Amino acid sequence: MAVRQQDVEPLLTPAEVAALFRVDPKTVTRWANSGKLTSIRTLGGHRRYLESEVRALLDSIPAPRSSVDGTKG
Amino acid sequence: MAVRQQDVEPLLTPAEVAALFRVDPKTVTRWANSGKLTSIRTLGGHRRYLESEVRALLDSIPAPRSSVDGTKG
DNA sequence: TGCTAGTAGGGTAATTAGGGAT
DNA sequence: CGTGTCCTAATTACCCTACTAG
Repeated sequence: MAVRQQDVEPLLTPAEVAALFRVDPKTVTRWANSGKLTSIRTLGGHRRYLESEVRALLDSIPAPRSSVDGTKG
Repeated sequence: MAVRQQDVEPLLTPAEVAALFRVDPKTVTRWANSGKLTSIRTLGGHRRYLESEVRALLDSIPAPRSSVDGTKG
């Protein structure tokens, strides 16, 4: 095997992204169609998403206040 | 004269192409059978793919601009 | 030659795309 | 407006076995 996997961009399937956001894969597709999410298409037309992109969006999660924090719901 | 390695077309194995597209090697084989991908066969019947061809297809990846970005097309 | 990993080939279930109505 | 769900067609993933690659 011609080892060469360094420049490979980690990709995620619609189902994986949907699981990360706790939404339906269809919703992820909508995000891609809206240009809100970068999507790569397979030769068959299926979409693949950049893990780095998704991770970055998930990083937008606000700081988890668990204790000392008068901010009650 | 020895064979000049630089004149050789870089080839990728089904597994490598599959990893680049985040699909199964069998799917890549389907693409080759469908004529969607240029495939070279080894003397044993195994397929090899042109790195340039695959790279070109992956080049379709747009830059994931999430926010502040003046380079708007 | 013997060995391990990858690949080819066929068949079937699961996932995905696209549109529509809520 | 955004999301989840239904339906149909297409694409993809996984199963197995035999052969190739190194």
